[in-house]
Amino acid sequence: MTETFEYVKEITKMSVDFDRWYTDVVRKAEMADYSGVRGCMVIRPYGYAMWEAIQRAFDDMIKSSGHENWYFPLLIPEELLMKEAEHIEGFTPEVAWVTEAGRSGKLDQRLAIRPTSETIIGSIVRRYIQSHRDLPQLTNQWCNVLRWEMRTRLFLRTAEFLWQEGHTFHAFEAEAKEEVDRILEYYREVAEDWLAMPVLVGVKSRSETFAGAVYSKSIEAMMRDGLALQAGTSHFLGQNFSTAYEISFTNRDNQREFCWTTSWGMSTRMVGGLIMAHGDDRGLIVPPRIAPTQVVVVPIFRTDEERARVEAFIETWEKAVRAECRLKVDWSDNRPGEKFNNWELKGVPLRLAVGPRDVEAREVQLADRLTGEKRQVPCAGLFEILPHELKKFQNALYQRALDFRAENTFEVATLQQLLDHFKERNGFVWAPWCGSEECEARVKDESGGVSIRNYDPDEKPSGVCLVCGRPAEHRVAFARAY
RNA sequence: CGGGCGGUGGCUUAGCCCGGCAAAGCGCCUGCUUUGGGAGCAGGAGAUCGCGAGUUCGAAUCUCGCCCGCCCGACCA
Repeated sequence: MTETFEYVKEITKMSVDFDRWYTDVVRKAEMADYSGVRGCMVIRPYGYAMWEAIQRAFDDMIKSSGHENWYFPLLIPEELLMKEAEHIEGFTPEVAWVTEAGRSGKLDQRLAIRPTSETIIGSIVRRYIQSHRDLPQLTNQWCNVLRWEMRTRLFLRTAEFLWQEGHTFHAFEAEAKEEVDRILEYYREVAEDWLAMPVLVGVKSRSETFAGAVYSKSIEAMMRDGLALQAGTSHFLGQNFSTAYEISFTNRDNQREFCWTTSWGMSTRMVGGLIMAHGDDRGLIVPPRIAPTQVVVVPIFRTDEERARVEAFIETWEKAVRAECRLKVDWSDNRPGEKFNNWELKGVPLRLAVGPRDVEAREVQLADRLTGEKRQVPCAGLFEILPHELKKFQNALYQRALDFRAENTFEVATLQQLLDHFKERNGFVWAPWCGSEECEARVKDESGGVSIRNYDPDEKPSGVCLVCGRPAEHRVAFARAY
């Protein structure tokens, strides 16, 4: 891996310009592209396949806990959107409106293109809730949403993006809060166990809370430039929406009560996260559990006769391996070296090179995308070796990300120390905080954008606030964020 | 949404200042030769110069408007 520079063409090196590296990788690895409409991207098959893998993982989790998928309308009447004051105040700046349509022209009431669906889902699901026996309602939908973003970036912040939004309705406050935590745990699992991307799990500060929520929780991952990425959020909405939208039920004592509701979302941004959490100067490194292709085979031959021998040899173990992992044999006309570079750019975890020498020895050359190591392995055990290697790869990738985060995590006691730190480098910086929005805002102002990512609400620190010196309420993680 | 920069075959760019036949490398197609880390030779195709107006005998080049992208700020998953 020392000859990195030589191998890679057309990708800006990470160390030279991380943002350009990211855009280069997304486009050269054929994950996504621009569309010509500002903020709207084309997700290409290789990128979409990763999103599908993420979808499958999370969908299985929520189905196992009783959630059901619905589909709700894209267009939301203005009147409906306007009912929850804080919510609409938070979202208005980025809502796009349909104001005319068809032959009839201008609409009597303009329609919002959903930026999120609390309002319409609440107004519809309320119909199906009369008694405490109808609760909880555990709804989810996979859909697209639109938010008129000022500054966009493929996967990380696009105007239109794909996500799931879960919306649940409960009879009891405690139950709704448990739901928020259950989903947050699912997000952690998706991030850590599937994407090999370690995350901080915690509560958002007031200023970063979802518009209309009582509190929000998030998972926050560290990218390889040391910036934080909020990769999933779960909100406790209290009775804010149920009172605004009159979502109520009759309890056991025959009294009318408002529901306790939650909402939670995870988007195609997750795909951007996996790119930035694992990539290197040669391109992507895709976690095996998400990888559309886990093992790529590059056949090597000179003559037609050699080609036939190599092909016959591959066929002797191909089927058994396919039953265990996602395998692709690259029979394209390119030369081997070109294939090596191409599949490394695409981040395929394992590569098998198979040439006449290997046929003779009944073995293959196994190369590891993460370490760059190559070694010969016998073909006989491939169907066992490869799944094992993929598991090892998944763990090693996670461990590497964990180590990277540890190397880039710091602790400070004062605002000055924090400012000094961020003048030099990025990363996560833990510090005690009194809980006031003033102190939080001051850090943000003086540092030029460093914000509180989240914190563990149960941890009680002993020190004093890094800004004001009053007793600290929480130990919080500061970072620059995407 | 403000400030700065950019858009020329599929990709990366030169040409623009100083208006006069649209160029190079890579990629692509055909053939031969090659194949264990992006090969070589020969031939070939491919461009409304982001879009629209204006100035001019003549615009990739000058002027204005718009669109898209990048960077810096403010705003946000």
